[in-house]
Amino acid sequence: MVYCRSDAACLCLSCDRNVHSANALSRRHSRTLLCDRCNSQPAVSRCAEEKISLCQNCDWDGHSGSTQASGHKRQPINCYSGCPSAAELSGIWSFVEDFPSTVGLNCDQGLGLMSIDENSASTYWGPPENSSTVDLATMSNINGLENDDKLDAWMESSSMSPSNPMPCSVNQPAGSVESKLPKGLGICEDDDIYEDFDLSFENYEELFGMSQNQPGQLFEDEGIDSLFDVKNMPDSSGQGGFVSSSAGQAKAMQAACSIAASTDSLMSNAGAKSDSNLYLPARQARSSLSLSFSGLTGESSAGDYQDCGVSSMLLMGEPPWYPPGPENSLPTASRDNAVMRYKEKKKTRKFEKKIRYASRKARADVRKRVKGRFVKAGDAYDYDPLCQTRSC
DNA sequence: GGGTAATCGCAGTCCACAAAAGGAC
DNA sequence: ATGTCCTTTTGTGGACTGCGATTAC
Repeated sequence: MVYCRSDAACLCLSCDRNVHSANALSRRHSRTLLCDRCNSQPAVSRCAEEKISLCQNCDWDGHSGSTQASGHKRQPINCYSGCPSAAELSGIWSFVEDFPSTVGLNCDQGLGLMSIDENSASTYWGPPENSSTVDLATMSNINGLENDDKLDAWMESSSMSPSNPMPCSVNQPAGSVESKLPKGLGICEDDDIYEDFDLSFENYEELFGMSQNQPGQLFEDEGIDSLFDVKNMPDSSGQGGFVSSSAGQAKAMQAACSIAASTDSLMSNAGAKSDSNLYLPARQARSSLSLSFSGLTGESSAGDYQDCGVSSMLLMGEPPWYPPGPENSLPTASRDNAVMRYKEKKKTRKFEKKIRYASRKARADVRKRVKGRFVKAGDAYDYDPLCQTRSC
C-alpha cells in the first residue's frame, strides 16, 4: 500500500499505477509507503528491528517511550512520483526485497519516468541511516510473480488481502480533517502547504500534551509562555532521539522559534473562538500551526500567509514534530527571544487586506459587472464602477 | 427554562481577464 | 546561461448565498 499526499488516498500498487498514469499532473503526485501501524498516514521511516514502516506519529509513539525501542535503527523512506519500475522501487525502498518486475510497465513511454523526492525524508531525524533489507508485510506475498497476469492478480488481491485491512480508497481516511473542516476549508490538491493535513483528536492531545477537551488549559496558567516551556522542548541528546547533535540543537532552536511565530495565529484564534474542535496536522502539526489556525478563522488574508516568512520556512520540510522530553531543554535566552519575537510580531500584526498587484485592482475597479460578477467585455451589465448610477 | 422563528453578520463563491509565473525550446 | 514563445495560474471587487450565532417571542 502506498499513500498519495496530493490525493490524500491510500492505494495499492495496482490502483496507484492506474490513478497516477492517467495524466502528466497525476504522475507528479508524490507517493510513499503507508504506515504499517496506523494504516492511514504516509510512512516516513523504516524500523529495521521491527521491520515495519512508520509514519511520524507511530514512529514517535513506538520509539520514544521505552529506551529499548528508542535505540532501534531507522532509515528514512523516500517518496516517488511517476510510474516507477520494480527496479526503481527497489532502489528507493531497498528494504522491500521483491517488487513485481512489471510494476509501472503500462505507463506511457517517457511519461512514466520516476523521480525520487529526497526531501520527503528530510523530516526524518532519526539515528544515522542503516540500510536494511526486509520484507514489507504487505508485500510478502508477491514473491514469485513474474508476469503481468500474476502481477495483476496480486495487485487486485493486495487491495483486499486479509492481511491488509485497509482497502484502496481515494477518500479521506476516517477521522481526517477535511470532512470536519468548516465549509470552504478544504484541502488544496497538490499544494504542499496542505499536505498531511489530517490530524485527528489524538494528535491534538499529543500536540498540546493535554486533552482536547480542555483547550482552556492551554494558556491558563502561563499564557503564551507555557508554549515555550522548556519541559516541552525536544530531547536533543537522548538515545535514539530525533536530534542528536549541534545541528540538531539548531533545529530545536528553529522549532522553538517556529512555535513562537506560529503561536500568534494560534493565540488570536484561540481567543476569538474557544473552539475545542480544532484539527491540526499530524506529521507537521507544529509547523503547520500557523496556517491551520489562520485558516480556521479566516482572519488572515491571502497576503497574510504569503508574507509570513516564518511559516513559509516551516512548510518547506523543516523540522518535524518534536517529542516532548524532560531531559531536553532549550537555552533560556532562546526561549526569551522566542517569546519576545512573538510579542513583537503580535504588536505589529495587521489583518487588513493587502493589495499585491495594484494593476489588477485597478483593472477590477473598472470592470463592468452583473450582480457583482465580472462580465465579458461588450456584454450587457448592470453595474459600471465608473458610473455613479446603475445600468449606465 | 426550553423550543422555535426571525434576524444578523461573517465568510465563501462566482465571474472575466490581464498580469504573473512557469515550462519548453 | 540567456532569451523567446507559449501555456497555466493568480488575483482582483461587488453581489449573492449559506450557515452559525444571536435575539425575540
